[in-house]
Amino acid sequence: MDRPEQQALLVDLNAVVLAVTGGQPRVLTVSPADYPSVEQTLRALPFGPFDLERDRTLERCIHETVARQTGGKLGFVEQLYTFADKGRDPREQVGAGRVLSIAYLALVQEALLETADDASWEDCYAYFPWEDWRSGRPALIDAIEKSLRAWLDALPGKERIVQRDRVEICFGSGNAGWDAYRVLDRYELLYEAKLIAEYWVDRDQSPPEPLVNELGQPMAFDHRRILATGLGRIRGKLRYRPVAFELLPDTFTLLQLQQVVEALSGLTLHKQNFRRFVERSGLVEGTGLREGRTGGRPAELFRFRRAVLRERRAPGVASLQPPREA
Amino acid sequence: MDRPEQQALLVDLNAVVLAVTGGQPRVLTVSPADYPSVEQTLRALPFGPFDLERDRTLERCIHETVARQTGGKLGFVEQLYTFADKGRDPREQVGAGRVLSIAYLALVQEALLETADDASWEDCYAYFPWEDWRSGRPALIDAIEKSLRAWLDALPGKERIVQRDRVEICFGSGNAGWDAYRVLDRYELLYEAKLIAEYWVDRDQSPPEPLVNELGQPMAFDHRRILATGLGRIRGKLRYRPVAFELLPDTFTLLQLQQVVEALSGLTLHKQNFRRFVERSGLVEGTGLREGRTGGRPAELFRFRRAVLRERRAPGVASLQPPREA
DNA sequence: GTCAGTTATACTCAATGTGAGCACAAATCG
DNA sequence: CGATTTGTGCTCACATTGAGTATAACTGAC
Repeated sequence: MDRPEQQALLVDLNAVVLAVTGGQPRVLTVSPADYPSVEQTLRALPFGPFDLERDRTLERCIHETVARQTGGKLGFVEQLYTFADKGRDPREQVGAGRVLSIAYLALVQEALLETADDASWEDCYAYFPWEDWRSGRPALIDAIEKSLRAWLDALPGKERIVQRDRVEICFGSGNAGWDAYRVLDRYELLYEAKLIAEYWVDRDQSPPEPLVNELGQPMAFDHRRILATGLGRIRGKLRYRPVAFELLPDTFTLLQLQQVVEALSGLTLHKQNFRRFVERSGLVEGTGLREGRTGGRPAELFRFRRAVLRERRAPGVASLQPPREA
Repeated sequence: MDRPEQQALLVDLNAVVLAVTGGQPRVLTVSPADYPSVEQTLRALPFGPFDLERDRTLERCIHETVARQTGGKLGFVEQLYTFADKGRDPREQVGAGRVLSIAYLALVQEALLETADDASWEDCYAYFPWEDWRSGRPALIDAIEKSLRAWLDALPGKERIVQRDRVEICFGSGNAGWDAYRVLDRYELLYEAKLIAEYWVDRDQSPPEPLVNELGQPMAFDHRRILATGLGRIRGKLRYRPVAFELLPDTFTLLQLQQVVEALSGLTLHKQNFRRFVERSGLVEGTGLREGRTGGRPAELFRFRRAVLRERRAPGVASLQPPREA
């Protein structure tokens, strides 16, 4: 039971707080003010220390951390991942020792969270423009694939085979097509292929390729990686758990529900089939009330049907297909 | 950027190492030797300190930790969950401060791991007898449901409604039936209902209900909870990732593959349909070779088809149905 | 008030996937 | 040899899904 001397170790919590407003997926960000060697124009995810005195549990801590920065209450909360790689936090370089961050995912209705001065809601896809396929395959993907091919060609033979498979799986150039769920895989691939701005920031260099500047807004620290983890998780969860309802008010139209799913998954869905699925699955029940301001025929207001949890094994939007080629 | 004084904090890694042999799911365990106030007959999951000097990454650490206890190499490895609740580790009571554990899941072919003196492979279902439905609905479930009903009846009205739903969802008494994936939900429910031995150990009491002794072997610390997390994760993963192959040798018969899936999921599958699915999905390819010692007609040997990763979005055993009532 | 525009909702059809079972094939064991 | 065991091919009914057509119910312009 010998244990090495504990060196300096900081434990932080990070929150990926997601909402959907105006059909757009948003993430709560703060300013990384006063942190060493961090570009002050960058945004960061809400974060704070895990306080051993105050926080009996991690969940408690994440609620407090977010509350301190927004004053609001979180709905759905779930642990995402723990990050501990050496060198992942610039504080390590100024002698703070090692920084370990435990990331959480939280879903809220944006309306319910007031934001403090330095907090703001940002469009998720500003950080991952290649992840938004709602208007068809983003043109950006062509440039990415071209650049990845160049990267592959420069690799030694054996490695090239492995990485080519990876590229095909991540970007769906094979028959499998686009898998919305693989957000993190794609981010990490692009990072390794030196196409992500943070790759160059981490090395105190400036990117040689102009494409890097097109591949989304960078974030402070490794927070873009954490956000990618969160977005991937919610996309996966959508398939088998009724998480979309966490982002909606009590009653909503089927179009609103569909738009939440589309915003998160980055895909467009066939409207009639979505409706058929969601009604037959028992996920919702009509209220009889109608929503006026739709611009056309008024839509019925629905509410989430809790009983579905007892009736279906994996209640979610099982099949998330990418849109057909236009 | 003020940060409270860091109190004593230990960071451990835990490994849930799973294998399947003889159609049984096994978990690698060690003896929790020399730990304070831990019954020495109990088994624990392999664990060790996260060493800030030695371990640049958590993955590195988990490989080293397991290697130290077995000498073998891990195949598939994935982070599970980070546990940090106050009071979860008895070392806290002897002044060690707070213990934070990062748990990993690893899959291996049992043959590939030699075990050291105090390590051993145990049957997973020895810890969760209610999770094994391969011979139909375990009779134990009746006793569990009876006991849970008694627990529900003792709850105050409002709470009772909430918990009754939870019981129904966990144990499939509603229409949804049994969801193999909810291993952790069930463990936590049973714990809260005071039916898990660890509940009483944690409180230095002895269980009033004899049923507690039927509900599986207890483990040291909160390791049974961690194992439940791991088993749930692998059951979920089975549906959309080809993880079963991590537990098999390079070539295998379809029956072996089916038995791995059955062992992990705790369900029995229709043989012909399983075969149809697995062949048509492109998950495997025949080798032309035959396996002799089957006891009947020799079976063809198959191998995993890597190309499936490029061809299918979520290659796994999508539909895991519980067996029909016999 | 009519008509174009817009959104909601109902229904059809073909293709595919899934649960369940029957039947036959190819080995082993006495 | 026949009984037993395991593997493999096939069928059938049924549910689910992708895609499209058609109709309903509102708004605002004129």
